[in-house]
Amino acid sequence: MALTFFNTFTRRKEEFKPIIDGEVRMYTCGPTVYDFAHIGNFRAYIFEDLLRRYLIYRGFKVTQVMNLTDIDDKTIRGCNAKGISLNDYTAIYKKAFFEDLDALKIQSAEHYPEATAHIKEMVDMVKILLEKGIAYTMGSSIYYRITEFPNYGRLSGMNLAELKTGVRIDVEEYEKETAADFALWKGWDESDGKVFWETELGKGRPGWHIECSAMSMKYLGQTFDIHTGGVDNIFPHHENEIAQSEGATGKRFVNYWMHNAHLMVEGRKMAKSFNNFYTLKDLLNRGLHPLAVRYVLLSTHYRQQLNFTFDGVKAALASLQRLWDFHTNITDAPHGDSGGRISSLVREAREKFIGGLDDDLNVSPAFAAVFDLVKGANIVLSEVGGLSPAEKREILETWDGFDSVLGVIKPPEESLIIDEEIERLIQERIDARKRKDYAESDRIRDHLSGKGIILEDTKIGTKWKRKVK
RNA sequence: GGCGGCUUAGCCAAGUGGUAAGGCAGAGGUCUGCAAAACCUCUAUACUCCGGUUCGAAUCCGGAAGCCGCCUCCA
Repeated sequence: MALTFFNTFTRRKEEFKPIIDGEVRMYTCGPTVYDFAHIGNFRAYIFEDLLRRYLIYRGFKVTQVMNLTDIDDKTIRGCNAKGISLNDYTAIYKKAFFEDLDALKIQSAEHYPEATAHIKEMVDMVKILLEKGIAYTMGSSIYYRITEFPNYGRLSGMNLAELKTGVRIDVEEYEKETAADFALWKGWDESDGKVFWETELGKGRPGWHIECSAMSMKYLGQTFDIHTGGVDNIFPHHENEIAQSEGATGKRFVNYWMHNAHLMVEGRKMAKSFNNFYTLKDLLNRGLHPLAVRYVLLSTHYRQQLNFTFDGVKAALASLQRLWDFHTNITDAPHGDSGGRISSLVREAREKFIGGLDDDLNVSPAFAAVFDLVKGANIVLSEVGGLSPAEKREILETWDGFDSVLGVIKPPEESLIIDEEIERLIQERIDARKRKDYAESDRIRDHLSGKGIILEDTKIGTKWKRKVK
């Protein structure tokens, strides 16, 4: 089967064909840095990470752009409320954002453009839209005239005439030609405080949508392969991006639009008023393992609404422990030979893994393939008693490949480090067991357990692992 | 009001016409000094409900209920 993605634009699964053979250029919606990102945001970033990693696994050269929205109503409000500069204000959240990406093992994109560093590109684009008569000036602001873009509403399936008007009436509404016209450039007013740019368009700041059009085209070209984001962005944000970009260039903007569903927390939509609103740090402060959080966010198909629960994270950690144990058990397996059984297991697992993910990133069959390999190889191991070096390599290389996509199935490195004191105690216990002094050996085992070290007496000797919370 | 999505075991979650993947939890067993890990066995006559199409439906069609989302700056 060929690699297939569900394209929001056509509302169906389509075979993925990049513009340039073997290369993918994609724009993935990033954070607005006005606050710490919450787990709903991270669901989107994890989905984008899975997409990126799988494309690489499939041999594509990926150029990914993730924007940092550091100029909008909320960042302006935030910095003015604190009485600090916009840059000082957003710097806090940019830094936190990258720390969180690290914790969740989200791979870095090639570019993280900041809106404030691309004012010129946005101004240039607005000028083109003005020249073409697609944009118009009203007061000190500039708006996009959507009646000039016949395809407006195509992505979201919105019919302009049917839009419920007056749902959220903006104060500036009255000065637009049509209620659905949106701002490309916002003239300065007092509420903006010190935040403004003096440009050919006047004193003010860009509208929200224009940054994504300007920055994506700067780094990826006028037409690129994939654009992603949360479902809430379909309308109006992505709809407006299409209108701006295609209005300016006259060319198709994006070939494949992909959107992730939202998540709920403990069965309810996540909202501050429900007291179920969590940043990643909130979760880590509760002692949750970051990789268990990653597993939970990763293991439900991206277009399926996900119900995030603390029980789910707990279950996820148990699953991960099994996968991590498998990795070390294979690494440490004694010598033996299955006579070809491993090769067929590995081949079947790979086929199932790829078959699942090729189908619009369906991770469930992919994880099933991983667990099938665990089960199958464990059976071989218990029946044959060992693996040949070639078999070990086969499994571990396949595992590395799977992990390059999933990013959770290898034991975290910090869990493989041990200090001398612990090492000494483990040796003392081994000696005690040799003397059949089980009272002493159990005492040491309990003591180590209290320190978070779990011991296992196996055929090839005593093994230890770090207890994960 | 308009548009869209979801409902599968205690929990999570695949499966979109041929008789229910996978994970977690639970019960019993093998192994072990005891454990742990691993393995074995068991755990949905059944997929929200009611109709219909079909030789055959969790899967298609119609209806109902519940939950969720978008409808101008929220992933």
